[in-house]
Amino acid sequence: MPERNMTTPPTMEDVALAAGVSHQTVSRVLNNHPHVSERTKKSVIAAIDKLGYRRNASARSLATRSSRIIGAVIVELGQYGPSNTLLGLQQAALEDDYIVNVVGLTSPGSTAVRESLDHLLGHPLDGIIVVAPVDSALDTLKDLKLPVPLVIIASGSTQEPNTVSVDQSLGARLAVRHLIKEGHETIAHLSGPPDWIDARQRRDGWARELAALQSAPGQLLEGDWSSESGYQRGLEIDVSSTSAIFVANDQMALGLMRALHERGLNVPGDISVVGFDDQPESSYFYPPLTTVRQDFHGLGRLSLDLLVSKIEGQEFTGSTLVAPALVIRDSTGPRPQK
Amino acid sequence: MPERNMTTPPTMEDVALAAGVSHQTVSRVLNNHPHVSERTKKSVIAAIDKLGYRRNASARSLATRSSRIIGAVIVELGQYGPSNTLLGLQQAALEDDYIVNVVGLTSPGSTAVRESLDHLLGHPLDGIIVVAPVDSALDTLKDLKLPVPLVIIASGSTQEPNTVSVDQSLGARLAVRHLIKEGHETIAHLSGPPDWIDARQRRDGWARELAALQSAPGQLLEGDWSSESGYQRGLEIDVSSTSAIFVANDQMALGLMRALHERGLNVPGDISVVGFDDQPESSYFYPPLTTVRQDFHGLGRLSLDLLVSKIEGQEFTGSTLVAPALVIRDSTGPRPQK
DNA sequence: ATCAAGATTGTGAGCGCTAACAATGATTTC
DNA sequence: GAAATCATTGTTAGCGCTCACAATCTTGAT
Repeated sequence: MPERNMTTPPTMEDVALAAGVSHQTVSRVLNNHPHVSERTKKSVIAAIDKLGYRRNASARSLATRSSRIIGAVIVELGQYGPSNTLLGLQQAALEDDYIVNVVGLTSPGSTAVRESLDHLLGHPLDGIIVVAPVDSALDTLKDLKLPVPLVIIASGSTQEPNTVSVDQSLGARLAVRHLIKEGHETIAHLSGPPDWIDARQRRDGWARELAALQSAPGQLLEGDWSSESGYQRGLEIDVSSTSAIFVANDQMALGLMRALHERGLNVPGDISVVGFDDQPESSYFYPPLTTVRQDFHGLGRLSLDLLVSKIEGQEFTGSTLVAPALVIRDSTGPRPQK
Repeated sequence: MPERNMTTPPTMEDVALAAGVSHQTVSRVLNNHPHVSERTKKSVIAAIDKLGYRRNASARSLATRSSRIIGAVIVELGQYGPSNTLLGLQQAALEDDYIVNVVGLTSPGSTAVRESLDHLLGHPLDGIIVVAPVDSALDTLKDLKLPVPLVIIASGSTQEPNTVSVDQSLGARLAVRHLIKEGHETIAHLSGPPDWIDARQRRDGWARELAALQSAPGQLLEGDWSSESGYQRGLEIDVSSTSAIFVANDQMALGLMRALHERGLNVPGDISVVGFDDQPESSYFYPPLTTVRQDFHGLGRLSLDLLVSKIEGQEFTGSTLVAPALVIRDSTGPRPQK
């Protein structure tokens, strides 16, 4: 006959009883405290195994005032970049023995961010990471008083405190520089929505690099990140004066290239295309896409490292700006001679 | 001068003091209990606002034995399908006032699953959802005694209890049926790794539908889900006897089509291709890909609904099998006349 | 043998909340 | 006007853990 009521999981007291020690000794074993004799440690562990005991995390968290849970608000969680940022963040968290509570947002607006923070804060958390890709979200966060440390993943090159980001502007400049080197003179840009910080950063990088290289700015088109919008712009774009296009992400580049094909244009024979992101599929586009690789995984890790250092009250040394890299494939080539 | 030590957040007692009531009355207000007068309710709320009070989730969870947190183990979190499953799951969770604790796995093996469950169980959880795409993971879960309800997302058409899935076999049959209808006679299949349950289900669906339609089975090739492997198989495949290929996912189909292009073959002029998944990019592939759409989002929601009904001890009525749908685009066409 | 120092264990309180019960006051009913 | 009823509030006891402290038991040096 069972010694205890089995409707509820065993407690530390049950283990103590089974091992013939006090609950505190069980706690010491579990927390690897010094000054516990081998003999009692063994018997405690045996009792734990026998009862299938696990510490009650809520009780622990109440007593220690720490849950080892961090919250993450991820915009566009279903997309390649965000999901891989989350993955990197989560893996780094596991290494530090934290676990990640995630809220995905489909709209990046201010209210949505505020609401998800509210949801998150209804649960035990040691810190929060928020992806703030648009201005309104970023502004919301700036004047928000949170009871736990916060790290922002903002896609800018600004060195704000508590913020990590990929250097979008640098990525754009790398892309433009490459095209110039290939002899292109008029380089168009298909940008993302201008309220997205990274869209602006890429556009500005494009414009600035052109200016720096004494090259006249090309056409500026605007999409909404989707392949569909890339396709539409691809149907519209005036190719008479343009020999290269820098596109703000790979998905739009895909749509754009399909439109160009349909117009009977050859990439890169007639027109060169550079993307941004480097999704795994991009190297199998037709043609394989020259693009700017963002290390989303690394960005996620970085955000977590920064957050953990804040939680644990340490100084964070290290850059909070991740450098992207140009990946040259077959969608770019020398400027065609007309 | 402050009335209380500000190093620690205000407690229910602090609010009670400020509102001139007992802590229990504060609790009543917070939990919407009946029999609280409007007057005191107002003053309590005022005190809450003034102090910026939030309930301590750990204490609450300890007292109620419920955290309203559910754990999710997601394999290949960085991919389109899994990340959208997570998104659906998470959104449904929010509606039921749960929050999702996620662990992403890059390898789907048995040990990895066991380890992540262990991590998860070190935290307060009301239930767990696990993606078990390979046999070893599924087997591990079957004989595992967990302290909380479990729902498995397994990619089979098996009607196991506590399991939700997309009907992979049906999807494959839809694809094959379409190709047959277009007049194709020898239909090859590029499958995923055979230890993945959905890879096998798709392969079996392909074989069975061919058999059902009295058609001879075509070549069977094997990839690893990656575009690269699709590309390689595309370079190798014998096209003399094959006019259509059913590919087990869109990424491989992308690689395959690029290889076919490089071999000077036209899709669908010379050869038809059907994919599986329907990623957003697929309709902008060159050519737009005919494929089988899986409702990952819906799958995630379903898994959560099932889990919540188990947590709350209700009967779950409703199917646990999600039907996929064929999306016809331009990569398939009538069998070419030789 | 004796005592201090260290190792090992136990005791009590408290983390902040909810649940059960008790107590009070207001209102109704005969 | 007394008893019964109901609405409203307070009191007490946990939930299962960790922390600070106290108690005991070893040692080895004197």
